[in-house]
Amino acid sequence: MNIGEVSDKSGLPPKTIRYYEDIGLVKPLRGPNGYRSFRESDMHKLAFLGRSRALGFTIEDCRNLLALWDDQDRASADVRAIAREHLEQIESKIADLNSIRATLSHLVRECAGDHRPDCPILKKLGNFSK
Amino acid sequence: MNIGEVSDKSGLPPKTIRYYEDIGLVKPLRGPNGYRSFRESDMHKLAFLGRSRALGFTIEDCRNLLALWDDQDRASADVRAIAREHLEQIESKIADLNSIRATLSHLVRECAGDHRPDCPILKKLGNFSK
DNA sequence: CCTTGACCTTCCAGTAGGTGGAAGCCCTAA
DNA sequence: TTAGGGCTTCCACCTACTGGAAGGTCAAGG
Repeated sequence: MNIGEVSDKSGLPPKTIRYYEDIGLVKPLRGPNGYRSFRESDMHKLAFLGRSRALGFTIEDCRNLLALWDDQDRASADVRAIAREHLEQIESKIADLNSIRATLSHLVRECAGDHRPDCPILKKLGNFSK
Repeated sequence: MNIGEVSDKSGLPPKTIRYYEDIGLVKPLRGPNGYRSFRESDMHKLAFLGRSRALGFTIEDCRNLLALWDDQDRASADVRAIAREHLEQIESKIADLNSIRATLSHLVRECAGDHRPDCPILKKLGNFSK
């Protein structure tokens, strides 16, 4: 399989696939013309990477998950540890964003949003009237 | 005021303050020794930037907000437009993260997390059993 | 007067995870 | 044979900083 076909099937842009090869996540073969030649197993890895990245795992997490995926003797606890850690980070980020959203939506509601210069948003950001 | 004092008062690291000067957000004076010399107004700008960044506004948003802040004839509608756009992005990000969190917490609950290799998390990421 | 240490300066490089574009092969079909 | 599309590599750029090296400056203590 050439990179275009793999891109279509995996949903990853060719640039991203080349990048993943650069950083050692996949190791496709090469044809006599220098073209990358992807096996089924490469495809599966790339699809795995696409799904892991879509769940927000970092590249390093993906690398570890992929290694565990390849390891028939892995302990599921190792996988779960990575996922749980990630889940905690997601939850903490959601909390941060919720707090920002509360502040911001309050400010947007307060602001008249008309032609006049008086603006509670700027007041809040400047922390004194101006 | 030297950069250290401004850093203490604004809560921004010196590196960040220098960076903000590099990209033209603040323009402190210079003393005869080459040291940056910050006025009160620079301090206020930096504090403004700190709060805006803490609310997740991009640097470009901050630049625009700062310009509006400086403009006595601004229309509050312009400020609100920026804030509202940002709020929408925050909300969309929260929605994404909530969906990820749901998937992830489901998978973590499903996974036994013991010494055995069988793992629903990897199954899901690989999208076929292995 | 000299040293020490804290502070300041600039400049270069690196972070995450790609993306855009240029220059140049390769392959197929008309 | 020529046109097009796909493939290759390489280099630069993105956000918003951060780390570190090499070196100038300043105030205090001996």
